[in-house]
Amino acid sequence: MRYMDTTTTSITPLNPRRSADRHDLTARARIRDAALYCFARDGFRVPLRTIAEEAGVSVPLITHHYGTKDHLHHVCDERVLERFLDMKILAIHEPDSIKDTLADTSAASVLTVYMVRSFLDATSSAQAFFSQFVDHLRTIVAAARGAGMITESGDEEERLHLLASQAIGSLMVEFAINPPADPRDFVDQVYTSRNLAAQLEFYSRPFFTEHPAMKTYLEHVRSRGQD
Amino acid sequence: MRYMDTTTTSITPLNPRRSADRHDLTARARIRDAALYCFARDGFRVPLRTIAEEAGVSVPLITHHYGTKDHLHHVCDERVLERFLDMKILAIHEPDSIKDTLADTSAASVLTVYMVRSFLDATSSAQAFFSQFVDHLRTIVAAARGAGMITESGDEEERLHLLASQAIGSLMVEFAINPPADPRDFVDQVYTSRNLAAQLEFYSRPFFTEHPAMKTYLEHVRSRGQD
DNA sequence: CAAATTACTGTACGGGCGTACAGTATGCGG
DNA sequence: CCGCATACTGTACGCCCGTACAGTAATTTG
Repeated sequence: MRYMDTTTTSITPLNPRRSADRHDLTARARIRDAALYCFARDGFRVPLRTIAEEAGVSVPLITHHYGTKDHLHHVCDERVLERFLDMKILAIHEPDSIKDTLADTSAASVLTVYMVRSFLDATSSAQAFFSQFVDHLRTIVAAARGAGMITESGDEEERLHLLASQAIGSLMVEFAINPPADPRDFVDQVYTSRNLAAQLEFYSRPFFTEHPAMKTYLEHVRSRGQD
Repeated sequence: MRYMDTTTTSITPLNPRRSADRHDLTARARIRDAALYCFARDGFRVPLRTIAEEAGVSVPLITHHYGTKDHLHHVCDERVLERFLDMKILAIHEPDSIKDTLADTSAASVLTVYMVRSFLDATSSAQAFFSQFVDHLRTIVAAARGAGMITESGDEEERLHLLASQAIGSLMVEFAINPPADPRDFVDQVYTSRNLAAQLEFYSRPFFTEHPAMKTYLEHVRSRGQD
């Protein structure tokens, strides 16, 4: 690694267009932000040329600062992971906090879309993100359970795994079915009041009844699952 | 379109290796099967050269029969959609039928992985597949509801949408986190007895309690969702 | 058997894109 | 002012991969 590595972790808006003057950032930071934005908007196959254009620099300058495209990708991954720890967008099972704690959802949207894309491409950061998500969920659920707001499970860890898969997965499906033109709009697009209502109902009311036919069916499946 | 289009819809195994003698199929059919398998195994960016090798033919023969790679992709999409209608792997909420109606899960696995990849790439077939899935789910749920096995919902259509997103989405997450080396193993990998148990519990028992704190929380969210 | 259609292969072209290389401007410490 | 690191740009090379073209064998048709 011969390229420059002056780690300036400045806190800057995620969307280049939002900063009043794009030139009040170092080119290095501008490149990172542009890359993050382009990765979210176009996917990781976006050409370096596009990123360069978005950042207002030449392509070789990118490689000068970040060496290879892979490394730039990696840098963006770390930034997104770190940002996700800050803002609590991931509290999907506290749907209120989503639209509440964030006055502006656009930054959260870009992060969300970026992570969805990481899952879509099955990059290594997807695994890091998933375990982070599960960890986050675990503490939330533990707290809520302590307050008696959440039922018990026969396999708490597996339930967490399932919840996380469903939450992230439904985002991925929505993204695939209805890809947002601008990544900044994604959160607003997916968490409609109708969807939130359905989620609430789904989590607070069982889907299966306790009808006798259902009971025998369930027991049948349960016995088959034992092997 | 100048290429050959003799639509021979022969029913053949999805995995080339499984057929006793690969040469008892026409080259055209072998190419299609190889493409479907390679798309599932490596994704849609797999080079035509790899498909050609898998099918035991030259690259130009592929273009001779199917014209462009896009068209070959499209042909595979249609085949998978059609196959999915036959086998009932999609009855995820009848988990028993998954391992039961299919003596051999490998064919279903390839189809499943293929469709997951369609979602990952956000191709047009993903939308077709999703609506097909929802349709399928709708009839199942309607029947089960008629038998009194399933609860009612305030917004049945949205609940179906949510169920479908969660079911397919969790598959996508599992695929991203733990990509199978061989697409034929995916179904067995994801539907472990532990996972099935968690799903059953999840659908038959509410996640949220009726604790007073929870109630006020829910009402609070519900009122916010009205706008 | 002749002729034409179909089945197939080898080679090569061209576009897209990451990256290496050479070179120029700019700022900074002696 | 000089030397040198740093910030940057233009150009070009090379790889991958889809596809077009030309040509050959096999198979069918009259």
